[in-house]
Amino acid sequence: MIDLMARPESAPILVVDDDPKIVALVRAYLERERFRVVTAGDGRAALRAIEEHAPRLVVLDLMLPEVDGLAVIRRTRAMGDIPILVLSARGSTGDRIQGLTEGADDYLPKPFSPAELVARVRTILRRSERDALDAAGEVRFRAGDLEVDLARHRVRVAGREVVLSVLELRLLVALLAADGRILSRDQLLDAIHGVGEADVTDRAIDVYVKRLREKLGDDPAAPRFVATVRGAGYRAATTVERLAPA
Amino acid sequence: MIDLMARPESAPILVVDDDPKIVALVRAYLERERFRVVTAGDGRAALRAIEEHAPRLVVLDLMLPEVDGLAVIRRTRAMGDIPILVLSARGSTGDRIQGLTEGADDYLPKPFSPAELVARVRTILRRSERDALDAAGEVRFRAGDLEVDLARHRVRVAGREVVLSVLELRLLVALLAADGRILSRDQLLDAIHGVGEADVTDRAIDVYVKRLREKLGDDPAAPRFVATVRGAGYRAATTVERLAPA
DNA sequence: ACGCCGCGTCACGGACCCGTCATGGTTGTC
DNA sequence: GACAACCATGACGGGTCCGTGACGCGGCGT
Repeated sequence: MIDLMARPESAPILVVDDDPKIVALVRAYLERERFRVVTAGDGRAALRAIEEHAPRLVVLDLMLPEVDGLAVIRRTRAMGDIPILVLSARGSTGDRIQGLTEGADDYLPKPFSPAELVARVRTILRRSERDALDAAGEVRFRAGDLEVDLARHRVRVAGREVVLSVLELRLLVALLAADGRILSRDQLLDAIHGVGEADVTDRAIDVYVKRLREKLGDDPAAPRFVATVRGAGYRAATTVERLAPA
Repeated sequence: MIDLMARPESAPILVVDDDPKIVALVRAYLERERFRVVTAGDGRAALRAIEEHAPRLVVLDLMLPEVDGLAVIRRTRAMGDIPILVLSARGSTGDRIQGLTEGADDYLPKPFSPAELVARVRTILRRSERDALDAAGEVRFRAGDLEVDLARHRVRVAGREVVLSVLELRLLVALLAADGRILSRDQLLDAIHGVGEADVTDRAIDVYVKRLREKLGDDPAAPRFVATVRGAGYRAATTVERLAPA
């Protein structure tokens, strides 16, 4: 699904644990599922990583040196809508309660299975991204003479109304929300169909882009809206302006 | 009974929880979205705050000292149409059932993510404000050469009087009130029959729409009033103007 | 009691959309 | 300049979704 909150599909998942084995393990599981992953070994590094990478999800061990896990939760929350999955050594319910009331999104006791971890991650991402869409239903964009109103499913180019299919609109919004950042075909597939929901060749994106450009009256050679980045993906060609709710 | 019109956009959201951390958390989330927020730490304070501030929404933890959460719900209900969002520690379904049957508008189990909370708040506010309008009955719209007066059950197209059935009129008003936003078939069913009252296939909406378009003289292929959004629902085709009560 | 009007279901036909493939052009590299 | 990789495009088949007509049911008024 589409995430409008300046937290594009390209954002990585941040894994925080002081045990390098755990970190490596989790990283392996997630990367096998084609998620990007960044890591931190203590709370201080975690906070730095959060600011630097703006992750789409934080997987966090509550037991941390330097800066306490709860502090990381609070700081993360303060930064925005980044969801948090708390890990914790054996089912110490104390941790669980504390973590959850402090604002974590979910809790996973160690030891956990790869499948479990990935399932939780998927669930959280889906939920948070659906909610982001819901909350941001009123979001509108302008990019050059292109105007997009997601809630109204309305797109205009130079004042002229253009009718897009649902997928075409999602593609467009994903690109605009990324604000010029490059999105890979896989990321766009996630954005369009939902995380991990796509049973589709990534070449399908090419076709979506073609149809979208067609309807917008865009020329691949001199793109006004959707620019191709050879070997990488696509991005918005013009600067994007986020408009206030109607 | 609180006068609906005396509860403008500027009215605050009241957050009630005995845990100061939760209160602070929720306040932070909501204020980041530019909502005004007032808070109360127990039921007694909550009741006072409701009378004093006439909030547009109450976010309420059911577990409260002094005065029980359910009591707060009842008193709030007695005061007027203030919507209530119930929070509750872990998915204790008991609370949920109790809260909802007692008259809460929605329920959010802890832990919740910021996006989730904000999404619910937005949804509830949208819904309640639409309902308030509806209840007042003093609703008139203009959309192109279409005029609708709900209170008088009167619809005119280009000056010519059109007779709609009750359901057709509700459908039309729902679409106009949404002001171009897409409404799913389920949402339209709720709007037409009342929330959860519909024991009906959502395809019935198609038929209502067909009959409505027929009477309005609308063409699905080039809609002037009711536009189809494939895979999503329906929406008002033209910009809608809300007229002052006659 | 009868007929009428409004409501809801169903099934059918068509339009639209989506995803794949093959082809040809473009870009970048060696 | 040749080659490989990558991308744009057109065509096509399958599938989904929507519009429509027909029918049945039930309430209401005559």
